Amino acid sequence: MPVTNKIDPAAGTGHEPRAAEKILKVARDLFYRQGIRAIGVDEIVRTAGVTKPSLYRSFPSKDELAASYLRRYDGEFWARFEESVTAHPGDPRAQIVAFLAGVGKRTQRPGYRGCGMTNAVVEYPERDHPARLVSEENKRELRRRLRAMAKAMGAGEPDTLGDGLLLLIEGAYISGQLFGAGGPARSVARNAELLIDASLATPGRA
Amino acid sequence: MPVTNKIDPAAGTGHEPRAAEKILKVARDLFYRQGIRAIGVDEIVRTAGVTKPSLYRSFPSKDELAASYLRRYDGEFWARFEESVTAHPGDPRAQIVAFLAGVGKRTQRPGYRGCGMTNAVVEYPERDHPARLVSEENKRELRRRLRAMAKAMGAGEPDTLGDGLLLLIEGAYISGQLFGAGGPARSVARNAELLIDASLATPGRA
DNA sequence: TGACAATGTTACCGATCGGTACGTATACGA
DNA sequence: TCGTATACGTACCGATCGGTAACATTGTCA
Repeated sequence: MPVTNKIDPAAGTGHEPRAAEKILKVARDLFYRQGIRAIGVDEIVRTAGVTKPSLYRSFPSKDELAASYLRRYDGEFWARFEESVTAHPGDPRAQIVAFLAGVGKRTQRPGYRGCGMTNAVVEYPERDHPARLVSEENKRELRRRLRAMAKAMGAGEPDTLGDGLLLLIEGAYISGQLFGAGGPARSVARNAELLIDASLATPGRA
Repeated sequence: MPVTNKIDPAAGTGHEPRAAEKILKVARDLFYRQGIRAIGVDEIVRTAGVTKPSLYRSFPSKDELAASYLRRYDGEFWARFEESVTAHPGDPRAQIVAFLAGVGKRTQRPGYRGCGMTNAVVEYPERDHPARLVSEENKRELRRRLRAMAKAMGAGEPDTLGDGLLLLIEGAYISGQLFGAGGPARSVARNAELLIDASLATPGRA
């Protein structure tokens, strides 16, 4: 059996190498808080208490390490999303509002740094960058789901509403790290409510 | 041929250096398209056809050059904003919708890279970074104006509406560079309309 | 013509960047 | 007990990072 999975260190063998996991954990922390470009591999290995060759045995490059960090981030994102969905079965409006309430709350926490995947897109405009690919896939799927939920709500223009909700979400990510507590992101759920109700009262157009 | 187009650099000296203007122009282009951290000073001076000492005679550091780039960006931003405002005197709703229509249109252009100031905030989370200070000031002022316009419209919750519009705007900046043409940013003006109308029909709360 | 300011030229700095060649320690099965 | 595979460390690579010293050249105006 192939002993080392270079991308996902936790896959395959029963006991995963300890170094890779430590590296990924530290990378997640530093990349998210300070940005991917701002953090060098030296700082990662130093903080993780490992050495550079250990990093490059588990990850083919810094870019791929960043992509691995974002894959983990993506998993955590969908876990939070599903939590709001399952909390309100059959009620897409409540599902979205619940999710947005959580987003709004997190944006008010000190040191909030937005969405790691959104930030990665800003940091890496190159279309084919590994980190960007992970982020784009996440956003495409989120857009798809929001539009589907808007349709299930019976919105007059479901695609418009779904996209509007996505705009509010992305706006909250950015405003949260820009303004800190007391910023516009605080009212993201309330604005979503207003937008949803307006869309439900509006007949189809276009 | 005395080029007296003085915006920012070397404001004291009466005589306008040509190198500084070339550098600032190139920096604007490269910083915006590829990100500030992604561009080195060597690439800037090479593209501008000047030398590194020329850069450091006009700008004390790369960080300050980035701040100068953003100050120019800030000026262009408010020029566009005022254009929408003066096009619809006394009609804040039309002013905002016009501005948002312009934003939505620009986000659909190929190679769109969002708002330079928003991107700088993502690239530099440090609270006291020169580039971030310029961006934060711009966003604070934008928030203030949007809230004032929401109040002038007679919204039930003017602060909520103003903040909601800011969320839509920031979301459009990000989605524009994330999805490209056909992305959610296309419908930013339409969603703003829906949100505004919903807010005008909603009495005060809180 | 002379003076001065702006720019260019060349060469350099220490630090850090992402990445690697190669030797060593340790655990395990035969 | 030995061989082997695996995980880790030491030391190093060339390139690039932001930034500077010292000096030559140019254009402008008095």
